[in-house]
Formats: sequence, C-alpha cells, structure tokens
Amino acid sequence: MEATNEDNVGSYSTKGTFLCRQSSTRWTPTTDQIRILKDLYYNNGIRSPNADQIQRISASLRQYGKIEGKNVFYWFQNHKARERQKKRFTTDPHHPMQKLRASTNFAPSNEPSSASVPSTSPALPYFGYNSRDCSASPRYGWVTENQFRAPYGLCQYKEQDTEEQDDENMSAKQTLPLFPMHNEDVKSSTATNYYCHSNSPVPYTSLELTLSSYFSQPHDAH
Amino acid sequence: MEATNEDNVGSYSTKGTFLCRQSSTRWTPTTDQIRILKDLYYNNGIRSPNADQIQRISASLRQYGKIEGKNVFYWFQNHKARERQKKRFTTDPHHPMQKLRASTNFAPSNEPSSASVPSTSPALPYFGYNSRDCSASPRYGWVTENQFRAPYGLCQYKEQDTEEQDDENMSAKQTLPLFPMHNEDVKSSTATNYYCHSNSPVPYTSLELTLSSYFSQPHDAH
DNA sequence: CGCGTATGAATGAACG
DNA sequence: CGTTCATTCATACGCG
Repeated sequence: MEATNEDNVGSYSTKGTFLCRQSSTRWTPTTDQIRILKDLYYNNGIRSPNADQIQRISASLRQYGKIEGKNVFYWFQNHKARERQKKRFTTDPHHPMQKLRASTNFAPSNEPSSASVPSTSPALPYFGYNSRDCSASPRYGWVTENQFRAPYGLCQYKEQDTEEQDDENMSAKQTLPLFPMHNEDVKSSTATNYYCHSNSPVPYTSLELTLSSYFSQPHDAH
Repeated sequence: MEATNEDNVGSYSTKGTFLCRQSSTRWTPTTDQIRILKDLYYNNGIRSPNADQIQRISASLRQYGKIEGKNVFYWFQNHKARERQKKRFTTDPHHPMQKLRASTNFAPSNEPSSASVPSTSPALPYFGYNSRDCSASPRYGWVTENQFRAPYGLCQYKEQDTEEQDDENMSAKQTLPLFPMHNEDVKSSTATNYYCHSNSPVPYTSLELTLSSYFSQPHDAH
C-alpha cells in the first residue's frame, strides 16, 4: 500500500530539513500522482511511455507535486516489473530461480560456476553474446489481470504502446492511434554529468597508466 | 559441493550493515573499475570501444576484480545510452536552444561511509582467481561533469574509433587528442518549435482527462 | 523504535 | 542505438 501522503512533503527532520523538503532523497509521489499514474497504466494501457510521453506526463503531474521525468520513467518501469514479478510467483508453480527476498541471509553458495570460464575471452561482444539464461521465461505471455480499474471510467484514448504489451486478456483498454509520432530531434546535450565518488585507498595511480598505454597501442597480433 | 565458490563478495549495505549477497551471474564492478571506466569515458572520450580496446580495457581492469570483455562492452553501451536517455526525459525536445539540464537537482552525493573496506579478498584460492570484492560501489550522486580525476595525462594516441561517438558537449575532455573524433557530426537543432506543454498549475478535477488529451493529441499549437 | 514491506532508483544484460 | 527486462540497492513508512 502506498503511503497516503496527502500533500507530500513529509517534513521529517532528518537531513533534508529546510532546503529541499521532502525531496531531499527520493521522490515520494502524492496520492494524486499515483492515482493518475495508475490510471494511465491500467486504463490507458501505458506501460512504457516513450520520452515524449514521459515529459508530458511528468509535466502534468507536476501540478500535484514535484516530479521529474525520470520519476515517471522509473515508476512505469517498476510498476510493470513488479506486477510481472508478482505474477510470476503466484501463477508459476515452479519458479526456476526461486530466491526469496532473503536480503538478510547470505545466499548459499550457489553459483554454478562452470558456466563462467571468463578466460580465453569470448568472441566479440558485439555478436557472439547470447546468454539470457532465465530458462523458462517467456518474455511475453504473462496474463495481466488488471484488477485496478479506476472508479471513474473516463479517459479512453491511449497511445498505442508500440509494444504488444501483454494484453492477453487485457482487452479492456482500447487502443487508439493518437500519436503522429512527431519526433522532433532531441539533440541537445550539455549534461555529461557523471558521478564519481572515488575515494579508494587502492593505489591506482599507475593503473591508468597501464590502461592508457594499453589502449594506445593497437598492437593486436599482427 | 566443494569449497564454497561463492565469490566471496562481501557486499555491504549503507549503514555499515554488510550482508553477503550478489554472488552470482551479474558482473558487479568494483569501485576502481568504475572509476577507470568513467575516466575512459569522460576523459578519454571512449564511448564505443572496439574489440581491441575492449580486450585491453577488460584485461587491465581484471586486476581489480573479475571482469570480461562483454562487461566492458555493455558498460559503455549502457552508460552512453543512459546518458542520452536521461537527457531525453529532462530536456525539452522542443526548445529553440539548449536549455539547462532541466531542474534535476537532488544530489544525495554524500557517501555514507568513507571507508570502503577494500577487502582484499580474504581467503581466496591461490589460483589467480580473484576477489571480485563485491564492489558495492557507492555509485550514486550525480555530479555534474565535475572534475573526475585524471591526474595522469598520458595516453595520447588511441586507436581511432571506428564508431562516431556522437559527442555531445564532450569538449570538456581536456586530455589529449586521442583520436580524430569527427565533430562535424553536430546535430543541427531543427528548431522544431513544437511548443505545447501549457501545463497550467491549475488543479484540474478531472485530471485524467487532461492527461489523456495530452497524450492523445499532438496538440500542436497551430 | 526497530523491523518488514512497498517502492524509488540504479544498472547489468539483452533484444529488435 | 534506443528500449526493455531482471535484479539489486536504498529508503520511506507503517506496524507491532
């Protein structure tokens, strides 16, 4: 159950205190935001909004509280993933890799190991790789039973989700071709922001040297 | 089973509570590996290393923990993709000129614990096998293209990347002219004045309607 | 108040 | 290359 933060901003005095309010850490959606997001998810069938949609959604939800594009992005990602995950556990009698959320227990020494064989270096990453184990994991085939259904029954259009989005019995949503797919080029850039955090006691000074020299020389065989 | 081949992995959680986990499939880069990868990415402008580079990079990074070529490959691919994606969410696609990096500004960037406990592989088999110290890198905190590091300044010529790493504003890299780097690939701003987004802060009651219409229609103002 | 759970955030791995 | 999936880490919150 989601927290019923009526108006967000917990106002807890922990670290954020005055300055950034509640968003000192992670985004805490307001009930309205959640309601709308779910509506979009279930009633409009939006599962993986594209950048454009994300922007619009976040812009709209901004009325209800602080929110960013990435929040919307993650929300849909998580919601979808968890729904699927939950379903996997409930409907699948045999979970291939059932490992409960035992975060408090050290995992037993599993590790099939034999599968590793890192040495010898596999073929080029670009083509050869193909692992995706997860045996018994049909990408799409999950029946989605949306028991959500908002009380209000409006909003019918939704963007055709480009994907087939497991709508097995999810016929509730009606898809309308609404997007002209105006893809204005998004160029722009200026970010290049990266986090660093490097306070390692390891003597790496010489490392980059090694690395650099490594890359500098194309000496590959001959 | 023979000696627990769990890769040691002393993963620690924030509060110093460290729990062992993570011993499995997925590669978990160590802080040093990440640091170096980022350095290569930002300071050396490597975005899509070719096979040779990947080999060398992974080989070099191996001294800091288990790693394969594909890890390096994926890392660059993901890093690049995410950088762009993030930008796509936060920036306004329809804007005449570069706008600042949205209003994303919540920077936790405060490492909980400074001591990372390098844990130089407690008791590992004598084989060259290594530690792979669980990493548990404190990868968080989005620093805006700040100084990353790079106390070293060599690594001059690097193999010319066959790919065109679309550099965004990567002009920041002050290292050395590693490669040709064709910058003429600058994307021209098509100035798609798509402008719309007139999200007024007015609290709609029937929000979902508003939203739906938002997504449903390209609503070009004209 | 400490713990368990729900969920936001991140990221390795892959797919199309 | 953009997108998607799986898994994991971190944390807000409510509960007992």
